[in-house]
Amino acid sequence: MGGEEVVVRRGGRAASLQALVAHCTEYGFVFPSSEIYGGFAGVYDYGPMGAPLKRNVKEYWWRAMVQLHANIVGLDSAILMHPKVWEASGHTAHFFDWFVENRKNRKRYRVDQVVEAWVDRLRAEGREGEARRVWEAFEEALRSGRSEELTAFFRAYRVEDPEEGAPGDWGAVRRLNLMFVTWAGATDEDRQEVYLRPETAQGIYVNYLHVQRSARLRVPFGIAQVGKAFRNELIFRQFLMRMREFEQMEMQFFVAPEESEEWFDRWIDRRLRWYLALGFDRSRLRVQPHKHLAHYAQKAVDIEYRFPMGWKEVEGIHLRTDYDLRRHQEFSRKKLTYFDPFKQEHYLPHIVETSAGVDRVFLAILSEFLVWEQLDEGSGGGERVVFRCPRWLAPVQVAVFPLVRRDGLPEVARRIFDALSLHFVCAYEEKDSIGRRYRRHDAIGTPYAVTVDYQTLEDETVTLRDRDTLRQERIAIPDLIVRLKELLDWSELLRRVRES
RNA sequence: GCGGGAGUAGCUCAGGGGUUAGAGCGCCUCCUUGCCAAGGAGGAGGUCGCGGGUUCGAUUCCCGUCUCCCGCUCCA
Repeated sequence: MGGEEVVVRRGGRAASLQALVAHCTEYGFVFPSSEIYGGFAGVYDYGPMGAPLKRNVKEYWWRAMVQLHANIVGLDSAILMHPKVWEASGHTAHFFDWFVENRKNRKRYRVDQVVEAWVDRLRAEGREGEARRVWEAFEEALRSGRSEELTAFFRAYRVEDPEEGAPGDWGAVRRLNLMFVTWAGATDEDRQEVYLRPETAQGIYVNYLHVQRSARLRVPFGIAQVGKAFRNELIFRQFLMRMREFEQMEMQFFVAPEESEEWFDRWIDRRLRWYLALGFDRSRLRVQPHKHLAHYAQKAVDIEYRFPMGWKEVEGIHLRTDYDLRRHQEFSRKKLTYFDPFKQEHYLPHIVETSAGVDRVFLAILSEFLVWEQLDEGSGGGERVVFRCPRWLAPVQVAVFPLVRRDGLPEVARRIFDALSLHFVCAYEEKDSIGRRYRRHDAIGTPYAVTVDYQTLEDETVTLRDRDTLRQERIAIPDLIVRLKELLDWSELLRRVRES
């Protein structure tokens, strides 16, 4: 990538986005979807290394949320839901954009932006009355929900193109729906439009009383869910950052209204700690308040990570108030209030939402921990690619190698593989030189390598190599499992998440 | 969506209107090899993104299309 600055991180050169994408394909982390047919924008497949890494990211999240909190429980709700859900949530009304094209310069704009720009300009010129009339007419057209009305407005009012400063030659106003639509019902008569969920949250809201009653929970409590969501975005850029099909890790925390702000702040801290516990550098994480609040939110922040292409959101934390429950209560005409046994009153809990993108976290982990490191002479010199993946999340945890491929070493190594693979995700390799095998596993992030050498035949010990330090310790075969369990145990990671 | 760049082997890329399209790395087989991408021999792998056009002949030129990258834009 021309002119990109070289970022040094963790004793090595950080990957550019391009290098990162290449590494992902080469080592089987991520492939573009349907590539033999020319690819399918905004969709990616996770390969032999990516699939386990992604699973481990979700596993870590689940443990940090559900396992670590007595008052947070899990849920796995369906992707398809009753269409009314999306009316109640506001998605049917808000989750689309109106676009208009100026045929003169072939530029496409979002209608609200064009009109806003023009009204601002009228105001700046002191034409307040005109500005107000335009805005009112626009709002009326918008309320109609019909593209014909909006098209007529653009033409009748000779709306100015913000870039040309002159009325545009406006084409028909078109609606771009950001939700995926499909049909339920096998015959034409039974057909009913249904949506692929654009967020997983609604599955939690509509189930919240079932969950609360069956798990006998009291406010404050949380419901956690990991699952796919779908959005028909306009453009896809930056690899895994914006996808048509993506996965979310969402936790909805139900609290008493007067405690909502306090919990909102508390969850920002906790969620930030989740990243820091993995070893993310604090300087590449930040909490950004939202400039524009969504229709449901009273307060909102993003946790952003500094990717090779700049600061990008990995997780959103929102104070959604009782908006969603109130709407569902209204649309379903079912009572959704919670009875608080301490206060002896019924109310709609307020909700603090933490919503992280699995794919974005995955990309952040690769960005943060994949480096090209210069080795000193003692380690053979030259450069190595090393994915300093947090060891609990590594796609392969232990690699087992015979030093050479003869003299009975492979047999011993294979026996060790058999024993270890009952406990850990292991790889066994005997081809190529030992150095090459180490490097191959450095590149996919395998934290530990066990090597069987000639001394093993004499005293039943092997070497245990650490990916990051390159150091080897001599260890008796019977002690291997205990030692590795100690090293790979999740409790250390989870303790870091919990500690304040 | 606009502007710019690019699609050639698994990866990174070179090439170029005219026989069998190349390199490095990787991959496979054999030999060699006592700890950090060693060496030798042999081998597999490409309808040059896809469709159409121009031409005696197109991977090369033209048009369209898809995908990727950069900038803008967009982003519940």
